[in-house]
Amino acid sequence: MAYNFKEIEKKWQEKWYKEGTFNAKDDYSMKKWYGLIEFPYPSGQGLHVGHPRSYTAMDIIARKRRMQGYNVLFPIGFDAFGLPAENYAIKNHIHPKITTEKNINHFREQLKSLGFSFDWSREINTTNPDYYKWTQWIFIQLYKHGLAYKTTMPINFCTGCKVGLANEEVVNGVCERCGSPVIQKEKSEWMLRITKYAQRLIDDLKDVDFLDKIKAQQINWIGRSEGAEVTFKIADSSETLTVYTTRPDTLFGATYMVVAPEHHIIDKLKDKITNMDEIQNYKKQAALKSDFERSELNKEKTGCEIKGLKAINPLTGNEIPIWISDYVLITYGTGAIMAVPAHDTRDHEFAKKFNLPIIQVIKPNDENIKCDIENEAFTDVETGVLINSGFLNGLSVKDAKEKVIEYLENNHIGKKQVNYKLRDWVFSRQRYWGEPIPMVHCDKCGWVPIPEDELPLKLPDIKDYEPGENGESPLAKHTDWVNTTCPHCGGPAKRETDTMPQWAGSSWYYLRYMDPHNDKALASQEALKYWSPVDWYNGGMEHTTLHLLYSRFWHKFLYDIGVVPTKEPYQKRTSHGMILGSNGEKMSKSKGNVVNPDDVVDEFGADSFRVYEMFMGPFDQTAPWSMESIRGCSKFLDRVWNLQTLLVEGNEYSPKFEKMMHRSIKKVSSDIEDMKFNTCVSTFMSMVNEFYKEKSINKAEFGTFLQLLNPFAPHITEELWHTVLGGKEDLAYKEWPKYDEAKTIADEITLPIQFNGKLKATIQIDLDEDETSVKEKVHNAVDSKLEGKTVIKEIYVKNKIYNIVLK
RNA sequence: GCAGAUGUGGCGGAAUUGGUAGACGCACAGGACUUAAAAUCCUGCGGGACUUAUACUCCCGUGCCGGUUCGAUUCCGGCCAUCUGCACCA
Repeated sequence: MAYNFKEIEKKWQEKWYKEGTFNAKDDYSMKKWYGLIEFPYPSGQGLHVGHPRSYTAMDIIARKRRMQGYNVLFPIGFDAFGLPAENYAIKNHIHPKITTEKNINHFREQLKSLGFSFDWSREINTTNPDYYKWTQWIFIQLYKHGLAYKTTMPINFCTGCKVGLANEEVVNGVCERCGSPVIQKEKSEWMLRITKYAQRLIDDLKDVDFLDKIKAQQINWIGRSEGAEVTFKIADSSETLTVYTTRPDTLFGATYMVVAPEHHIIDKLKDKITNMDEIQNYKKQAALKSDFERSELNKEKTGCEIKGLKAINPLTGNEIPIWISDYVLITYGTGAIMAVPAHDTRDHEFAKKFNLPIIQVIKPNDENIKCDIENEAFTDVETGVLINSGFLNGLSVKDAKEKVIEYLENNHIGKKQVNYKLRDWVFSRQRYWGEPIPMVHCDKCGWVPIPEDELPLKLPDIKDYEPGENGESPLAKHTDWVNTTCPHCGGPAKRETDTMPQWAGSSWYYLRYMDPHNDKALASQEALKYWSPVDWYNGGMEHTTLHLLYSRFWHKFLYDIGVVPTKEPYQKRTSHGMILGSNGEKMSKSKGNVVNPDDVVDEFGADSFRVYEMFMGPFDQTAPWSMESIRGCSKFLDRVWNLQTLLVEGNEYSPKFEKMMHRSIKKVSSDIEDMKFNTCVSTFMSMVNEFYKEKSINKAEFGTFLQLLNPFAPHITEELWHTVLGGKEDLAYKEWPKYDEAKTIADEITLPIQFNGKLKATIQIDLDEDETSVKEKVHNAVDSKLEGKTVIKEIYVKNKIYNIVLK
């Protein structure tokens, strides 16, 4: 008999969300647990089957924590600013506010239909002025502390969205959102000085419990390197050229220099340069290429010598040529390098192509190590010894680095320097559907933040959402909004028309959940102290270098100015694997392999859906969707429902199930903590199989079973608990079952007997049975097979295995 | 190129302080129930050899090659393949 999931699930959902069963308590004397999922962007397509994988996982942990007596905060909200709503508005002339609201309503219904134990009383929405008031407030604080600044710089510009992008948003040279090519464009942009926090963003990872791969990716992205800055004089000129190098030890081998095509030295010394036409031509060609094309063409190096200029190697005093080439990036280091072709692969390639001198300054300390400078750069720093290097000769690479830096510093021609790949965060978007940047430009006073008591600066209602011709914000056309007075001097001034990127609202949302209706502060100090930090945050790997880094940065800033009580926002971070289509490819409309969660819930119910998403495979790995497999989970829940037909009296575990019950509690309890949800589900299935095999289950066994299953399948278990077992309290708040370690251990063991490590037989022995007795049993069992063979030795690992070594 | 991950039946996967490989589920096959089908329940299910057949027994088997060990999916060395992220970062 199948149970009526439609009726049962609806009944419980209505009760839960009406009564606020899962809402966090205001009792700050309780021990707390704060679980967080990445709030969704409410797209027009509705919920993706990928969302519930993460949500179900955290819901299971949240539900378990409630049963363990924690005051649980498990909130939900919507990250609703962003391009799709705006692009939809451009196409269909419907205000993004309207589509966003509609989409949120749809999402809310979908999320509720899955029975997540969210605290809906704390729902937030980043597009709500009551919310973005505080996003703007944080921006103003950043500005006041010198961490927000406006600058003109070449930015990644998406030719499709007509908008500047952060490096993080450019994927393979195309826009992460729309896939259009990205080009370099000079633009005046608001920037956030995330680089100031680079070192702390690395260092503080040691205090948090993030998956190693997440830490590795963040560290890699920040890209710290240690080296030195060295200043080269330019011959017959007062100008100098400063380079950054991680290999100052190879300075004697620097035989030429290379600067980026955009380097200012070219303009400064243009009078001395004799081949300016050629240089201009090269510059022009480099500018036409996007970063992507520049790196795609990395097989063949291009370049052009700057004739008329020579640099002087500060250690050898030799004059060396200066080249420009686009393999040197203006955005990293100083935009100029010293080239040591003998010991750098790229320099070697370049030197070979343009026939530049190669001087070896390091040789391997072991003759067996291959080193052929003419054909390949020697880059092994571990085994290198300095040669041809004056006062550095004979030193190891490590010692030579130290000594040369000391020399540079003493002679004021260089210094130790740490560099990061991390760039400052481009924070402006020339779009409509985002938080207005609360700044005013006055010809007299420059940039002035609007007074905090005027926040929120509301996004004006407009009808034409298209960006302007030059990629200007649509807001720029609305002069009555743009024109204002300067908060500082009262004179005429203009508002900033750029808006914030989508990452703004999501950089601090976890704080707002702690106190979502506060109109005096982003959250009260009491709430922040009690709920911080987020105990467990699960989300996608794709957000590791974007959202996760940005929000850590904002949090650290807020910590520095005394707004939040912890250094880090998230104590623990895990990630889930993607759900693929049944053909093993990423789900997409064009491939026709998209599964709509509504259809699944309609056909199988929320509990089956949840159980299947947890059963489909290891939580952190990708897994293909299978409609056949979900049927198996649905069948399992039918069998759970029909356990009531096997119900017998008994308020304690019966002897035949006692061991299984204790073991299952132990396994499920620890597997949930390890996010091994798939093996939890197979444990449940095995338990049910046992009950059917014995055709019996008593009240104690059924109660425990339902409780273990409740976080996974909350509706059916709550229903059975109340209607069949007559439970009074909600299962959701009943104390999590305990197990007795002693009762998980078998008193009888099936002992495998091996010959040379290969299984030959098994025997039954008692736990901790005397070895001589075991040996006797073993020989009774296998002596017939030992005839004609020589026993060399016998190994007995207590209670584990008996191996006989034969010749 | 660099970093990380993964590789086990027809399929999703399980098993690690080294100790019975394939739990659990799907698919498939057979049986029970049914007028019949669906649903449900029961049984079987890595490959091969021996055997009329069953049982028994034996051999092979966790990407490939080698090592350590009484014993390796698990540890070590070397490859191969796939996926993800980064990519001329000086």
